[in-house]
Amino acid sequence: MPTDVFSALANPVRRKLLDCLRDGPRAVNDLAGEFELSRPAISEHLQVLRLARLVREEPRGRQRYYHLEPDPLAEVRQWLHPFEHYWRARLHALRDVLDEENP
Amino acid sequence: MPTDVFSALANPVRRKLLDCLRDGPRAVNDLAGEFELSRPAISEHLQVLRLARLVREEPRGRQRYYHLEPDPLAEVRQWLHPFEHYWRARLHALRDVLDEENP
DNA sequence: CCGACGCGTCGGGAAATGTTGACGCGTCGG
DNA sequence: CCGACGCGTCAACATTTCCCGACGCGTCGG
Repeated sequence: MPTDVFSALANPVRRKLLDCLRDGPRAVNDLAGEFELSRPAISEHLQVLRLARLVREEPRGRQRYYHLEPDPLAEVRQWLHPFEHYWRARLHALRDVLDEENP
Repeated sequence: MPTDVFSALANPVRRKLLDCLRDGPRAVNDLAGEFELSRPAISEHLQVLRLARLVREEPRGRQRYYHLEPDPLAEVRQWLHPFEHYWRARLHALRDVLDEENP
């Protein structure tokens, strides 16, 4: 069972789950309606997201509402940051070329 | 064999490989020296990165130098972007609390 | 109090992933 | 020309991931 953020994001179902939760907390059956998957499958994907601390669960009667908890995404952002310098340099190079061609 | 960027980044070895390539192109044996893994293992990790278009290979005599190709990381950045709004809101809330406590 | 509902978890099976040793191919040095 | 080197790829195996049906537990409605 993966517990780190990068592995949690490796699965498209889990990414879509996080997308769904951007608009506010939702219950499991509700979320499962968005996929062609069984409810246990969704439950286990949510458990992976919970272990990665990307979601939090709030029991409400017999339902459990899952909330987005985006803080751990900062780790991805931090890892990504040193690479931004590179494609920024590329964009500058591209701009210079364009400036040359269309002064 | 995973071919998308998110799956490519799910493995810590592959992330470290990309980190190593930030300082310039390097050959396979050179890269393998950074890990406690056999050279074939590194070769196949590099193949995953190649399929995700995160690296490019340049044959140089009997060695192959791998270059960083950070463009596909933009997809991760784009996916991440809508979530930044959330932790920005959190930071603002935190700032407001701090302002209240230390006016 | 009892059946229906919402959900987590477990057992198991299929598929993907990670790793290694062995092999083959092209390249360099003597 | 020939052995050593650097590398990719393959077969094989262990491990992990993914998915489902079945079960059990707590909660709600009548």
